[in-house]
Amino acid sequence: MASKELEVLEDYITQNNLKITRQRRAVLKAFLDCEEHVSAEDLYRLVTAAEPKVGLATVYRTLALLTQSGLASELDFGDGQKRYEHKYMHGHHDHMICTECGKIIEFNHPLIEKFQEEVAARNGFTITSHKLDMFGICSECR
Amino acid sequence: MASKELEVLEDYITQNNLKITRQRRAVLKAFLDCEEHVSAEDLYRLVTAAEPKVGLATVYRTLALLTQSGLASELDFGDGQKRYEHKYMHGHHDHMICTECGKIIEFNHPLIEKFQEEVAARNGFTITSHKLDMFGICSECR
DNA sequence: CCGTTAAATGAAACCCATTATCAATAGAAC
DNA sequence: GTTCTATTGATAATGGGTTTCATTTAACGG
Ligand SMILES: [Mn+2]
Ligand SMILES: [Mn+2]
Ligand SMILES: [Zn+2]
Ligand SMILES: [Zn+2]
Repeated sequence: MASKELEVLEDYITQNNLKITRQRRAVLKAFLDCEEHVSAEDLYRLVTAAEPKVGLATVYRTLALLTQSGLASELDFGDGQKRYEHKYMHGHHDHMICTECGKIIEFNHPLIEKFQEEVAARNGFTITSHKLDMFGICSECR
Repeated sequence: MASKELEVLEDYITQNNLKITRQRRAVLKAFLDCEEHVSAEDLYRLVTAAEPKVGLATVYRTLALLTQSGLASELDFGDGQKRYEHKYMHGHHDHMICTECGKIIEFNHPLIEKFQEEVAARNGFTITSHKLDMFGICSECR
């Protein structure tokens, strides 16, 4: 309940003359309770299970807020809807996506990261963000 | 005009009981003449400059055909529209995208590719495709 | 060359995730 | 409480992409 993440959101909110609301707390709670790569619609279902009157637009707006405040990162695996994952206290990682069952495996390969910087520098390019998505078949779907 | 690519398209078309049309030839020509990472709307403008009566839907349909026949690959840099590039006789590569001017730099780093396979194998994951996008600032926009 | 047949076309309607609008509601500060 | 504004939910709008459908046209045989 009184999570460190709620503090982060409250800080962001007060620093921007926004307001803490019942709905925003509900969306944050549902987001934090869910350890998956969740879509807005997914989260809408989770939120309305606890707070039936919350609107879908509010979920979208709160997800933007969570992203801006550094609590969530926005992901796009190219399937037509964005997904969100925890960002607070979570290091960078990339994703393997099983095209059979939808399972997502996270990984981080320091050398891949290093060589990315290397090839960028070689081209005079300054990286601000990157994403590496690998699609295929997971071990359970072979 | 009588390109190897036209042969590839004609082969695909005859093998699938489809038909070569004036519009398909026009879309293919515009696509081949353009060396950029082009959106459907971009290509529509290029095509209609030469063949004003071609419809946007036909451009979309022909792009699907080019993708299926191996002449084009579909790219998604997350900006809300798909882009297409030459695939025939073009090796795999990844992209750096300048968020300032839109410039796209292609690169291929064999070790990055190798470590991707490695980390996938370590997780029992079989890669069927992958994409690595690096966003940032190019040398001319620094 | 026709005639036949099925694929292709263009215009317009539709789809669907996401965003914008707006009148009503409710935090926050005094 | 009162006031001031941000927020909300319902709904409309947006925009890239796809589907529909009546009409056109490529392909094939005769
Ligand atoms: Mn993740
Ligand atoms: Mn490319
Ligand atoms: Zn799987
Ligand atoms: Zn640039």
